[in-house]
Amino acid sequence: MEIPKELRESGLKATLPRLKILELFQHSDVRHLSAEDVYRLLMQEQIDVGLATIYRVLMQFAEAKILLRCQFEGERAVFELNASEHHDHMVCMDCGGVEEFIDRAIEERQMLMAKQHGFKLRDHTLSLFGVCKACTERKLAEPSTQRASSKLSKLR
Amino acid sequence: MEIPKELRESGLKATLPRLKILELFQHSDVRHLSAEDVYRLLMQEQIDVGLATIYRVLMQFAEAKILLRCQFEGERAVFELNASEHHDHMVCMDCGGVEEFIDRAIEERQMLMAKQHGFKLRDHTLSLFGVCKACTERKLAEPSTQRASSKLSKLR
DNA sequence: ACGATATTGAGAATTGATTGCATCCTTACT
DNA sequence: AGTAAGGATGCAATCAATTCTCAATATCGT
Repeated sequence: MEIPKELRESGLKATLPRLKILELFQHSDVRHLSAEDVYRLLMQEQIDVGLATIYRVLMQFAEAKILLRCQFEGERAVFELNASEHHDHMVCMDCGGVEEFIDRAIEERQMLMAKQHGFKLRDHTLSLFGVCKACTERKLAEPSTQRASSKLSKLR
Repeated sequence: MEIPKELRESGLKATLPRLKILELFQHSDVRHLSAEDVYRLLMQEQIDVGLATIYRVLMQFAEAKILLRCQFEGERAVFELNASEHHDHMVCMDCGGVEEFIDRAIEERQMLMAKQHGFKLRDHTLSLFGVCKACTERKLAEPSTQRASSKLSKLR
């Protein structure tokens, strides 16, 4: 059996929880998953992993740069595979979905701003909040339908 | 006695906790305060307000747009007076200090990005993480001094 | 000043996340 | 393959931040 290079390279032992969680992120069609999401999805596959282990593995994966942790305002933390290059997020306040985007111009302006303030930039997060295309269209079709998936709609 | 227009306009009754909390944000030299910060500061003034009340008032003020709530990654929520115009934040991973900045170019690119994705933009947050000028200079003077004020340094 | 209604305080409960510990498993080494 | 050593897991306990419950209290329009 092959040990995934992500685990080998980070010195983490190839245990069932780690293999399955990695697999989940690599094959799930939803890129952004919370610890609870992972727990639920593994349960559905009859893979019985404790929630504490999931939190531990997610943290280890984040430290090993296998995953990225992102936390949108008051929401619970979600993780995403660190495969693609850096990007920012658009979070739908209706369905909770997350889209990714990148804009060189914004990245450059950020560096300029930091420089102007004598601030040593190490990292940044940019999140746009609003309503995604799909939800806008859905609302036009059937008004008064609310997903109410998150705290976001209350806060903003 | 005058009732502050912020309270009158939002239909909130002028109670002692609300008056004192509003006053605190208007006069404190630190713009960004967490619920605990507010609690501690009021205690120092011998104003005995329950923590639960503080959380409630902060939430009401945020809903009334008197305050803005911001939460940087895994950190606790902080609030700031909604007096000045929109701005983004630079958060020091060393001392935990928060600076504000604004860049029209970034704002415009965000709107463009949203438009390109068919995303109805309602709000956004941009946070730069790094080391502020003061901390950089302090470190040069006396190396190996760490503030370790926040989870930020561990996460990033 | 009065009463309807909103607000408070204290503590309990919730939520998301972390930790301690006994047991189990992976891996390096024979 | 067998085995020892240290890492990893599961469970329950814990933690921190926030929210809720409810009886007591305060505010404001009349």
